[in-house]
Amino acid sequence: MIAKEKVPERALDRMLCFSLYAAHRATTQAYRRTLKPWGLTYPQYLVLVELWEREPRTVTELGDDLVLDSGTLSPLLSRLEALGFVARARSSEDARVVTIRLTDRGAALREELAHVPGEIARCMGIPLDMAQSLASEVRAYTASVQAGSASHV
Amino acid sequence: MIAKEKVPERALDRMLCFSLYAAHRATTQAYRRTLKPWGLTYPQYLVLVELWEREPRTVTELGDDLVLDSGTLSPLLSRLEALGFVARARSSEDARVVTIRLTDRGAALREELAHVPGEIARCMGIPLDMAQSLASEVRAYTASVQAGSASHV
DNA sequence: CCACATTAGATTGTGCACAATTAAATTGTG
DNA sequence: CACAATTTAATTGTGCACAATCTAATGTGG
Repeated sequence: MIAKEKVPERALDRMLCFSLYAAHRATTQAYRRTLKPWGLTYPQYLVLVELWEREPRTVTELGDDLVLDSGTLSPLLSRLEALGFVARARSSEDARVVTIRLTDRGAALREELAHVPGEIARCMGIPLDMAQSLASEVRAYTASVQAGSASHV
Repeated sequence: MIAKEKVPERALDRMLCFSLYAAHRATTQAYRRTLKPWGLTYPQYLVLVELWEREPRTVTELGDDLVLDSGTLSPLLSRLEALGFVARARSSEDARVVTIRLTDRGAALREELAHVPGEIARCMGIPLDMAQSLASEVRAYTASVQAGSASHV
């Protein structure tokens, strides 16, 4: 499955950035097919994962966790609202803040979509511990890039 | 820089998909800032990398290499054309085929952008061999996902 | 209390991704 | 040769990403 390789011949294959780019898109493909019956996209699914974990959340909190700004989240949340999975409400303490909650339908999705992680894992075709260690390496890389990008602005 | 981690607390951090998603976007950020003076985006830069490697290329060839379809490439190439970096021409042998060539300006960019890989590597803040081995692992993962996705359609 | 800066979210505009459709050219087959 | 199937790009439509801008609400110093 995961095997050692020699030095790649193609320029793109020598670029870590392209490996990540291609890996992300291949993964999104797997989610696309799995989530299609619910009319959900991969980023929408991630928002639901966040809300299943803890609720309610503000737009800013979701943005911090997913590293997305309101320009992405606002329309995404309004689509989730149109699908009937979340509800938006202005906070009563601070009218600037918008609170996101799951609807009953959205909460029920947690059980309905419980098979998704397993389905995706099967698509990946690699053992769980290997996926976790790769995730850990990639996460460390991301932290390094974010620090490196920030340092020489 | 790249360190061992314990089991993550956040749901998202336990998901390889999100690690890849975040890594890709962090990397794109680094390219965005580096390429900004030339008005280039990251996918546009990848197309130029391909053309610097071998020229001319057809739209289909570029699509095969970058795993992008004409819906993405057609407008992207027309923007590169508008920037004066590539030229499009219908093939004389087969009028369905569109041939992409670098303009003189586009070819000159190869030298002008020669610093980019180093700049990005500096942003990443990890040694070259580590980047290469991570790229290799990620590439193997992608191949596995693509196979896994294809198998149970 | 009143400018003034700050914050939260929405909006606008550009550029990918990608599914689905279309149009034109080519190929294969009878 | 005729004509259906295939191939190549382009186009259309939806949904992210993200920079930049805007509006409304809050906070703060004077």
